[in-house]
Amino acid sequence: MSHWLIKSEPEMFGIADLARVGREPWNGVRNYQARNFMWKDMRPGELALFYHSNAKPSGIVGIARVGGPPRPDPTQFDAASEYFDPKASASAPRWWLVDFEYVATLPHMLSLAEIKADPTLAAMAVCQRGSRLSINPVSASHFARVCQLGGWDGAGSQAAPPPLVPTPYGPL
DNA sequence: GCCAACGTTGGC
DNA sequence: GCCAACGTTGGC
Repeated sequence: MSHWLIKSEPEMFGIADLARVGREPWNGVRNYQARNFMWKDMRPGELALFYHSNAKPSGIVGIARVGGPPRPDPTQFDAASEYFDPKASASAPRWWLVDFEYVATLPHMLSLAEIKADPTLAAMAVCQRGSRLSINPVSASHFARVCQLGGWDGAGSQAAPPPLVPTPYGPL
């Protein structure tokens, strides 16, 4: 099981929005490294830290779960979308997404300052200077420490991940 | 609003 | 393939 961190601006789509809708396609990611994490590395059932960027304060606010296998981001085909990509086609999608499901809101959000102040978390990519990647892998120990400091003890009670479902787009 | 860091684009 | 220019991210 891998662990992840996903960033979102709360004014665009925050943890409260995920809690309200329950499940959200993570569209609009237009960075190849972040895409590759969703396309090739994430597995349904894996957990992600939900990070608010450009927020007051920025920090980790909740937990989400990978809700299914990757699929082409439909917004790349939509000429009316701000995420439209004229170089993408249905036969050769360029951008992929997974859905994320709401799991929890941390009882205590971890501000960036708190993350940096914790010796065991200071190495996390999200608090390195100039870190812009919107999806990051997170070590199991960092994940557990964030949950501990955030006052969330539900990691052990998560259901086992569902079996992988083949997609029409080839091996994951 | 400022600016550092980073990724992408495009000329050559 | 190099690299300068440009656009974007995101903390402060």
